[in-house]
Amino acid sequence: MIRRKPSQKRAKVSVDAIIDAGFISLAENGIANTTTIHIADIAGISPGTLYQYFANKEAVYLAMERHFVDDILSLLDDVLPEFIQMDIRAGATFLLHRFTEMLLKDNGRYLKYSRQSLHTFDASLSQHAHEIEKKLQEIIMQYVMHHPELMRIKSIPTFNYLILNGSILIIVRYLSDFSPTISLEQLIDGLGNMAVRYIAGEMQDTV
Amino acid sequence: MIRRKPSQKRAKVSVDAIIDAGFISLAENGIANTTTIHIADIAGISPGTLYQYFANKEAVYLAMERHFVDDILSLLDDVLPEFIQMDIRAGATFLLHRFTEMLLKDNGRYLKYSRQSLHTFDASLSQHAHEIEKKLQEIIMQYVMHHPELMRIKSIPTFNYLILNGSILIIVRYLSDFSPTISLEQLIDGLGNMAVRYIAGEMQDTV
Amino acid sequence: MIRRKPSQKRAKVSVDAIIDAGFISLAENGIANTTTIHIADIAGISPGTLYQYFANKEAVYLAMERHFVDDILSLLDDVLPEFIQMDIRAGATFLLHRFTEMLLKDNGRYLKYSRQSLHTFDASLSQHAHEIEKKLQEIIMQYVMHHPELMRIKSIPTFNYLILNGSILIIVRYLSDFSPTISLEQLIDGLGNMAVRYIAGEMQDTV
Amino acid sequence: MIRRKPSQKRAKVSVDAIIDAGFISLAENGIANTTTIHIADIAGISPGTLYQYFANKEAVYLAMERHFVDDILSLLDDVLPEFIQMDIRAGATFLLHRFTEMLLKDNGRYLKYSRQSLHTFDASLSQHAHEIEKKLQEIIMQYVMHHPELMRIKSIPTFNYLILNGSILIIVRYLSDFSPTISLEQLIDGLGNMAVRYIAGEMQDTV
DNA sequence: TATGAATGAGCATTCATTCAT
DNA sequence: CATGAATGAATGCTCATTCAT
Repeated sequence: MIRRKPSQKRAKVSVDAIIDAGFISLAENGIANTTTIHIADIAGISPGTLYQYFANKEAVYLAMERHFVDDILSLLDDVLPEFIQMDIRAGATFLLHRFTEMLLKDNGRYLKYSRQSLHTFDASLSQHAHEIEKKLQEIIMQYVMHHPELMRIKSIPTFNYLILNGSILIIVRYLSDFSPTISLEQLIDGLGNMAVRYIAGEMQDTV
Repeated sequence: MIRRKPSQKRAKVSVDAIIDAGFISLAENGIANTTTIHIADIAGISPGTLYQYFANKEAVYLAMERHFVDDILSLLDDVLPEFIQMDIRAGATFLLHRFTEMLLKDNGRYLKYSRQSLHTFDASLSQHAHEIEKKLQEIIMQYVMHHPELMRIKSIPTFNYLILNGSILIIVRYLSDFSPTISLEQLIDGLGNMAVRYIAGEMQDTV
Repeated sequence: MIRRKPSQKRAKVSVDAIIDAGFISLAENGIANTTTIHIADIAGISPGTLYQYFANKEAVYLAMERHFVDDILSLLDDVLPEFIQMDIRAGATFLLHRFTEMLLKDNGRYLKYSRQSLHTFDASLSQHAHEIEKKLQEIIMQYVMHHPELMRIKSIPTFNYLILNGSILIIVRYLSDFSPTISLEQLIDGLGNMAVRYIAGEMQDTV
Repeated sequence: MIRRKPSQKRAKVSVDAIIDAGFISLAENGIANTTTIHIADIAGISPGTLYQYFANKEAVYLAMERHFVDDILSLLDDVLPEFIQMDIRAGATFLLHRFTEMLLKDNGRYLKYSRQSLHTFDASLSQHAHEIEKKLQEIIMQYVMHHPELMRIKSIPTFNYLILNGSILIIVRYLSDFSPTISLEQLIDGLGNMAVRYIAGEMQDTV
């Protein structure tokens, strides 16, 4: 995908600058008005140079996705040790806050990126999403190992699917909402509640 | 939006054929490759004819959104009387099944449409989304009036936001998933559970 | 050019309505926005009907030119008897006023038509202009025969070319001027003066 | 108007080539058949390139008008010193010849351009025309200052309007005439006569 | 390596013209 | 005869991509 291996510092700088420019353009102009010339402009290079680092526009989008995914994976690795020590409500709140922060940083670059649903343009883009899912499952597994009572939950995969996907989707939806009817704290509280209640419920049945 | 009032049968047919073709093209080619020529082709008309019924491409998208929204609103109206009589778990399961059916009909036309998140391209498109939200709130309100014990829920708005948005988003996400880790029944069951548990929890606190 | 001979009253009505509509559309929308559909609309017929009377758009323009030219020729025939009796200044003033009137009638239909320079679209259109020239020469000849002293003018053709074309062009130019620096009366006076002086000068030399 | 500043030699060449091509296409095909693709073809570039230098077709026309106006203004500046020294007839003849030459150069490019009356399509185009009018008035004023006896002319504005507009319009008309009834020399002579006679007349009255 | 001018296929849209009704 | 829906070639314009410098 990346045409030229960043063998030199300058090249590395350019590749990053282009990816950065991609996010900026997407946030400022939307996907429909994001052109390679625009990206190159923001990156401070010429369109010709862009094509020395990326085979085509698609490749830039893929690199952006890669960047986004890597950033999420790093976040999850970072929070893991702390998260594992927390109880469910505190952990959920903690995770959701960190995730929200990440979506809002750099003028909401990632939030806007998420809303553009880039994967609708190329199915291959969404393959990366599975990596995040895997990592989340890992984290849950580690969490469960630190909180063995959770092993009594009937269906951990279902829990994962519901709570994790649900939380992520709702947060993105919420932050994109022009006039949300509840506050962010209410939302995060609610999601925490939901996790706690769900787990409690699922375990009662298995006592 | 619609340029020529369908004064003749043929015209009405064309308008519908164009909207249909729009959904088909979106599903098959994605939004990036959906051109007016393509839509006209699928509709079996010439590009010129398309413009006799719609002022521009945007107007076709708006008509599609309108169609989609109207279909959802009809579904909700249809479902309301039956739904109101059910208990929470049954009601949730019932609604989710009906919603899933709608997303999958016509080769998943609406599912693919939902994933394209057309509203990210033009905010005006998402105005219609509010209509659905309103209708859902109405339904919840009617449900609560038939099940007065639910009035003890602490925060109905939060419940709405979490459960309704969450369920819709998760279902769309699930149906778009190439290799989901759980079955649809598990998912719907889980969502039902979640609603039940959440409500139970929120009410315990207020006893 | 005209496809169907107006064998019936209704047909005649339609042909005239179309020509009329052509002038109206040209005046209101300019040539760039004058479409056959527009003309048909104004004429109160369908585009299909327009093509029963005219082979194509071009033919409508030709008929309009014909109409315009005929109207000018009629005007000239009308004014001839009166004009011939007048002295030069009075005659010039008289003619220019009648010509101005004609350009301004029907909301300046002919003025706007003249400004559109239709002949730039098709050279054949300007052939008609020669008919007017011829008629003008005839009138001048008749005038000269009633005012034999004018035979002493050195070059009647040059006089014709200068005074007649000049007056026509200047009047059209003047009436199209958004902010003319002189009044119409000053202009017509000036043109009268010019004719008188020119003739006086040309005759002095030949005494 | 011009999108890309000609930062390189090649660019400057292209801008000029496009303007040139515009005149050529207008002369050869008329305004109705002058398309951006056609202009680009004549200029030896692709349509895409045309749009790197001009924002749209309109901008090309504006640049052409600018070019035309600048050329006329240069001509007038060039001619001024010599013109001022001449008597009226010689000056008129001199100016008319120079103007005729300009209209006929480059295969009558400007003549054909003038006939197309581009300004009828967009009033903004004719703003430039006022520049020429102003310059002409300046010249007349300078001329009058060198020939103080002309101050006795009753109405210099009327004179300007008649003689200047008239001469320009008649010359353009004449040169566009397929079968003129007099020769160019006769015409220019006549216009000279007319100016001389008119002035003489206007001054007699004010002695 | 970087540049940026040039490319040209492709898109949204228009409109003169036709023809089934 | 009249209709007006349908046509489709043509237009102005964009933008991902290339390549001479």
